[in-house]
Amino acid sequence: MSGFSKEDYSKDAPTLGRELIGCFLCRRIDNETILRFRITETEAYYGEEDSACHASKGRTKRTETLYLGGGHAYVYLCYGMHEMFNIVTGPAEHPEAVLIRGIEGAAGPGRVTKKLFIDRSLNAEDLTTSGRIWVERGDTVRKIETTPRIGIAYAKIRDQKRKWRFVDRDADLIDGKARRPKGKN
DNA sequence: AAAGTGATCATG
DNA sequence: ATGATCACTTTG
Repeated sequence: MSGFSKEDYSKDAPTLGRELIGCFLCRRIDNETILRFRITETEAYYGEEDSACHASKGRTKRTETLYLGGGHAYVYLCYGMHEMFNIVTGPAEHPEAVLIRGIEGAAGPGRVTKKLFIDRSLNAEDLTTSGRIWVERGDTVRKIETTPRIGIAYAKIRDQKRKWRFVDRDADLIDGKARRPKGKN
């Protein structure tokens, strides 16, 4: 198997956000079932200096897992109903993470977790040793589009402008719907 | 366009 | 204790 190692996860979030496109997010449901989906969209959140990052206001009960170091899962509830799945990256004590926003067959971070049965019980899980959730390497050659991140109007303009969202341009159809309705490439 | 939903964090 | 805010999704 080609699971991601501690060393892989020690890279910074923007780097890993890009590398994770095309890799496989894997989830063991029970003894007979492993779900395995290609990652199509990610976003990077980088440290207390990034005003879009949850850790921008420092250590709190929620952001504690962001300080655990690369390779841990960071799962939290958004808008009272959507579980968000992130992969912590970088060295311990430096809070960075990559949000998984899309997998094949599910566009949107809330749909990703629903499809893979991910919830907060997986928060702080170690992806390098877990039998419940992990990442495997995928195809290397991919066209990757980079854009600003979504839903961070509260952040400083400087950080809103960072192109830390990564999208697999070959994954055009998600749930039968075109993701680029304007049709411009 | 706007509701729906509840944890979280800052304020008192 | 209270209130604002929110890495979203669905429905009209």
